Amino acid sequence: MLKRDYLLNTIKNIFSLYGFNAIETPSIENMEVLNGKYGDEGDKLIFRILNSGNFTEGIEKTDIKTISNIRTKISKKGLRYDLTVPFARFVSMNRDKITLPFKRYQIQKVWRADRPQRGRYREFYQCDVDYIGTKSIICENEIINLVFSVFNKFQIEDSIIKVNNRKILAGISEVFNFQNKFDEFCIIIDKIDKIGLEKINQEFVKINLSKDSINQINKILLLKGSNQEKLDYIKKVLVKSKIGKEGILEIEKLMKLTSKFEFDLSLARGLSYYTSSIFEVVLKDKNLGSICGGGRYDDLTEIFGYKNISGVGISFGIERIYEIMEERNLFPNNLDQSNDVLISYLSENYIGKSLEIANTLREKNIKVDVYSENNKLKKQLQYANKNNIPFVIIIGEEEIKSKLYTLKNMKDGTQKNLSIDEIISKVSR
RNA sequence: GUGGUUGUAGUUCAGUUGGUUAGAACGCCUGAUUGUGGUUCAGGAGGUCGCCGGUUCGAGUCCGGUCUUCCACCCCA
Repeated sequence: MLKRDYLLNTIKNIFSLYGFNAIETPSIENMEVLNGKYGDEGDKLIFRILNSGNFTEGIEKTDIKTISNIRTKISKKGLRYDLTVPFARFVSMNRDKITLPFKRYQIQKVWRADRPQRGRYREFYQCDVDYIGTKSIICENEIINLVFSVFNKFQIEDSIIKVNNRKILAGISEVFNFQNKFDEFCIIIDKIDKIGLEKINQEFVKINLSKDSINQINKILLLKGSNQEKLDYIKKVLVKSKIGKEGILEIEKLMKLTSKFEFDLSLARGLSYYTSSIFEVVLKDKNLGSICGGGRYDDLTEIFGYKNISGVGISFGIERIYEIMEERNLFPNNLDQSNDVLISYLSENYIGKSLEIANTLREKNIKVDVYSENNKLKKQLQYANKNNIPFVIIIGEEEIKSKLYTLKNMKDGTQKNLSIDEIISKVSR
């Protein structure tokens, strides 16, 4: 929890340095908000909530044959699958109160009905930052800088920000004439790092790409060299594609603003709502999948009746970042939250005095724990020991009489009788 | 959704071809020390062997079902 808080606080801090404020949306959304936004596979992974009351009401005999019919009748609500879609809904519904362009960050849990495994959970946090209501490429630039700031702060130095543009990919599908298979194409090339070129080509064959197209696409996917060199190459390929040229123009603009990213033509992303820039952050030689992903979506609010609103954002996978930090020992070691001092007392008669001293110390900004039960001193010291509390103040008969309280140093075992003021100066850090 | 895997004390795990009273380590409790922890020593408590059913004279052990854990695939953060 300490480490998670450190992670979240650091990220929040950087988000606000970039001018984002927090919002939250409910965990539960109506199914029509969630359905159809994440592709066919995504729809299956949405957790559905059974209707309250008599959920069998309205089911016809004919429905029983098809699961999807029953499903939609007995479950009208579900747990959110990501933060972007609920955000789009939020913006559409509150358009009268929101001034565009609007930016926000959102750190909340999302749920996926998947089998959990390493680096992958049914319930996990996402940290999203999004701009909405602006087409400016400055947003992409800011997001790249922000990502850079975050990973710099965490000292994850081998992180790479990969950038591509869906319009370029759309251009490719236009030039090689398979626009109708565009979504499948994205999912396939997204896997190149994982399963390799040969298997990818087998999948291309399955969606009926010609050998010639596959060869040419291979050349594109395998392009090496600088961002500029890749751009020059793809420019030639896409001369006849209007949408392709748009994508190229956007990347060009971005390259003028920053060089902190790697232009990667094999980056595609699975989610179907991205329409333009797409980002992903990966580690150089780590097969944990991406630790950050995002992109620009032009039509997401349109489904909720709010047209011509373009948004762009990125999401940090903090569970995965957590694992990497843990593995590499990158968490600061001064995170421990132990209290500065424990006040222990030898009889119930001294509880009043203990609480009085506790308050005095707290006013001096000292973290004080007062032992909550009238146990043996032995117990109280054990408690201090197990909770890593460095000092214990012992209050007994002698201490009350002399107004000099026993301060025991738990590290070296020494103890002295001191006045409250002396204790304060000893214990403050 | 597909294939595999796991489940025994608070925790991590042993447990032989099915055979008496299911063990260890750590943790917990008590005492040695009635005002002194962390170290040491002596003692103690703690288990419906995931759940349901079956085979057997007898099941932690074998069989079926179910739930759970973890892993791979699909997909994804």
